[in-house]
Amino acid sequence: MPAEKAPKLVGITVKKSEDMSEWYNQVVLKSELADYAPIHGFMVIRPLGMMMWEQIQHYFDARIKSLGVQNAYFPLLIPESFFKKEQEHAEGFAPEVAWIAQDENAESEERLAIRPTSETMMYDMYSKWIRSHRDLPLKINQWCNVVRWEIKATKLFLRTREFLWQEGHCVYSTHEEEREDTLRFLKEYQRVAHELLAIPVIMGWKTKGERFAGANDTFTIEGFMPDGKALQMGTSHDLGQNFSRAFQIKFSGEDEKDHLAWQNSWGISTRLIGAVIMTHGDDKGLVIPPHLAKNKVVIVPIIFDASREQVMKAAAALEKQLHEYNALVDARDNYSAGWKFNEWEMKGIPLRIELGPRDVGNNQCVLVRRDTGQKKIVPLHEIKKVVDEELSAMHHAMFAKQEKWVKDSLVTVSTMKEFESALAQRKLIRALFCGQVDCEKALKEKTTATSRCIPLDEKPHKGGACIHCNQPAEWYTLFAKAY
RNA sequence: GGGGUCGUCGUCUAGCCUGGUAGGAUGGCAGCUUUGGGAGCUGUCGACCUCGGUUCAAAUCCGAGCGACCCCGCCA
Repeated sequence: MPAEKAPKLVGITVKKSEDMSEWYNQVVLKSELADYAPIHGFMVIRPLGMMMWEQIQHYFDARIKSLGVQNAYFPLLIPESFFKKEQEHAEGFAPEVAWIAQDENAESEERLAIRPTSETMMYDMYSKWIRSHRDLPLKINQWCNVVRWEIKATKLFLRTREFLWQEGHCVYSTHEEEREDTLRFLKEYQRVAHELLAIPVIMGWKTKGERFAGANDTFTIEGFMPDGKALQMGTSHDLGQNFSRAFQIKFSGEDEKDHLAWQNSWGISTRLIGAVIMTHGDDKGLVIPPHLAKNKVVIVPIIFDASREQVMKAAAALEKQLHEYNALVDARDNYSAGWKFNEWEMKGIPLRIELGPRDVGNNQCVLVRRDTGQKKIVPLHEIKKVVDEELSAMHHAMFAKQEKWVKDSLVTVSTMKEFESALAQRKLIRALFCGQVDCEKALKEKTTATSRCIPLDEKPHKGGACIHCNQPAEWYTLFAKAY
């Protein structure tokens, strides 16, 4: 094989635009975000992937605490009887619950499930804790793992049998308060997506057919991926009194009477990391959005024997100066500078600083942006200011690029023919829809598209007809193929 | 749940059809040397997914299992 044609085995060997599925797998594995665990459907999150999750945690945890939410921790196992208390919830989750096999020595006859979500365990406890309207609102969140026994299809970060998430579960004395917070937490999710992940998302509510099992309303942030598939990136559920009725979460009101409480629940998961990979990655690998990256800068010293000492000294000074960006110095002696460039690009570090003897002599360095590859010569005394500007510019450029992509992908259609043609072009489709479960099911069977949401900024459209069944339809609804 | 593709050093792969010493590249380690876009030399380490069957002999043929990937279905 001629040397110049030899595949670079260490890098990404397929183009994102040609085979996104294979590209995605390679990025996850080769950038060392995660690896397959020796159990089907399970993954190991490696340090770089965990760094991203921790960044999301740090950011979001501070936000919800400022909104009066406290963290707690509830058990991994849930008694079967708890599940059965809320019928819709039980039926909705039944197919994907993992049960613990009971041995002969089990103390109890009752089966135990590994939590697929913790409504039932948490609400059983809530029913004990809540007595008075003075106990409300109760706002509790937990960061944990859940298990949903997907039958077959799995994809690292996007669909695995176990994943990490946060689940917030709040209780209120009035529907108004509860509804207001349901939407507030949804907005916080949008904020995570926009500010941290640089991914534009559409806030909206789900049709009846796409609702969380046991909720009166489900709100979502939907992302639109580069392959034309939608990704649900977070949900916030208005549970009404469905669970408080099932679990008898009651409080004495100011009127001295008993009332059922109002509840919401909301969650985001490590799936967000999958969204970041797909949205921003390129043919060289991962691109970590600057606000999400912990190590925002890598310094690669260009080492020659004659100037080793001066260059390393300058690199150390730079590292110190860029401490708040957790700058790394790649001082490894066994790799060439070019090799390091490629590796850090694959791993998606937002900014790279090249520092060689020429630069040290001129009191400058070379700054390279991961998203554009643009190189810039920067005087050393200005580096901190320029790094700050470039990180900010990079974030905005990445967000704007995706925002344009979503905007350009959005197509409003009025006939099924247009619908199917837009779907074939992998567009995000906007159409009048009746919202009926049966109609949606039939539409899905015919086209494979699912309703994603009714955007919150849509206004009701009087006198419209459903694109599919022609029955009265008030709302423009978004459709796409989905992950 | 249905259909398909595939499991060989850490990674990519040759060998399988036609059974007979598992070869290469990349990588790891040691040393020298080099570092501004995946450098070079020398030495060295490292693999047939598991179980069973056929056979004098199995990476190769047969069966089962396990696992990965792709398409469809299912799925907050």
